[in-house]
Amino acid sequence: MQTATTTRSSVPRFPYAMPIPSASSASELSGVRRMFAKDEGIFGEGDDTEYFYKVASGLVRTYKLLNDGRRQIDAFHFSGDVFGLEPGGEHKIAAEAVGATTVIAYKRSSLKRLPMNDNIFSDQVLAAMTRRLEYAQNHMLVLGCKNAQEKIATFLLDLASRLSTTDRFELPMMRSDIADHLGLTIETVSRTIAELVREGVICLEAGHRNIRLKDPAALRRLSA
Amino acid sequence: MQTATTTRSSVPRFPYAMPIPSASSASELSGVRRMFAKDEGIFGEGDDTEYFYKVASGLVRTYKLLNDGRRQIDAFHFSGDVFGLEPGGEHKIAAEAVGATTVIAYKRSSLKRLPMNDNIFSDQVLAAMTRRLEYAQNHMLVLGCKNAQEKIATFLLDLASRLSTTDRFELPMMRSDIADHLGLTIETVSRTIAELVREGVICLEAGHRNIRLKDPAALRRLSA
DNA sequence: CGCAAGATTGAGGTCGTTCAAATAAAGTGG
DNA sequence: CCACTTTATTTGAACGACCTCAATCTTGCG
Repeated sequence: MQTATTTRSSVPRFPYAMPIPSASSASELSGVRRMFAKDEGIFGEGDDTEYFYKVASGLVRTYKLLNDGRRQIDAFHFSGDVFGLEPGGEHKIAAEAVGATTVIAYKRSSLKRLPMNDNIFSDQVLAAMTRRLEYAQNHMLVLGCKNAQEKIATFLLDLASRLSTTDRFELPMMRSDIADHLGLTIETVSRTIAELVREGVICLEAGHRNIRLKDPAALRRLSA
Repeated sequence: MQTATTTRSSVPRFPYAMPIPSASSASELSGVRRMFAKDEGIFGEGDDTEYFYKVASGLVRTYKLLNDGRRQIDAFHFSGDVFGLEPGGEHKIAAEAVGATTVIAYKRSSLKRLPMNDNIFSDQVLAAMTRRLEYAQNHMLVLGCKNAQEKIATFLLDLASRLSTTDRFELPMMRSDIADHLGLTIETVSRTIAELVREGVICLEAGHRNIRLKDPAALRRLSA
């Protein structure tokens, strides 16, 4: 594993965005649009859970930090994903925009007021939580059992499916985000990607962010 | 990480316990008591999610396997814990009794029939799922960021709090379970515990399962 | 164009794994 | 209750995957 002095991560900079002026009582259910710049904090560990969010555009990372700055990104949230819905009064996890991002903020209290049978919305929320748990369980398998190559292969396949491209896409986050998500260092991420390129499984084209899955079947095999 | 040929884990043996004869329609909500022997499977990956469970006594582990047999135990479930409640039609995770264990099996369908405002029970279930997610998020931090000593220290503290003992308790699972939970090998678990003993932070007394936390504060410091 | 941030590459070190063997504990059957 | 077997745990020595540190290269942007 790694110490705080490693290249592994950089402690992000807050100040968060300003609180929402005040959602009009009529729009509690519809939510309020908010925009965030690259690396801007959406909420931090310990912030109160007044709002939860849905990604409208862009990408969000949620993460936890150790005292010495080591960071674990538990998930990336793409367009349509719900995040920040937690039971306690405080967020146990922090959220930041990976790039320029728009989210819809919903008042958490609005959930309770929903007639429970009118569950178009609450179902969506429950499903989102459920997906989170499933993802988390799967990711524990990745973190606990897989080696660097398997981790990267798994990650690339997951990205491809989430971006619904069969073979060509742009990595929406930098190496350090990938590293902190997979429990690796940026150097290992870089080297492992290079290795996959050398093995002819993927291509890097035009910058270091554009990936082409040359042989998805092989990648699937490598993902264990 | 490790390969399938390692000491890391043993693929558990199924056959599961027999299906419940048929819950009387009157007792759908109250659940049916079932007993399992050590290492007996409660449900497997792919089994249908007709029932979910609450631990009445004993200990349950839920886990995922890779094709080659590597195992990740995502959680241990103690008395009172709810497990096996998943949204899809199939379990994405398997469950086994760690030692002799009694559980209460509830029909999943019974949840839907509950008047949603009568949420004494459904709240409990939601709270259980929530706790699972929080635990998972925390555990990803452990798996992705912490070194062996920090992992073991974290684990021992968690166990102590779950068993609600301040300082003395019996490990209810074997080394390989701990290893597969923390993403380590049994040798590393053993060595790291030995190291903590040498440092005077904990004691092993009478067998290899009885732990005494000699210096909980130090342990907390070591857990990062 | 020139700078700053991100990504790659190289050399060396370390922590945890691997393989192997010894020890301890827990059953088992007489 | 004791020899005997089996299973769990510990311990040692050597290896290897990934990390660390440092330098170089690439890319995007003012």
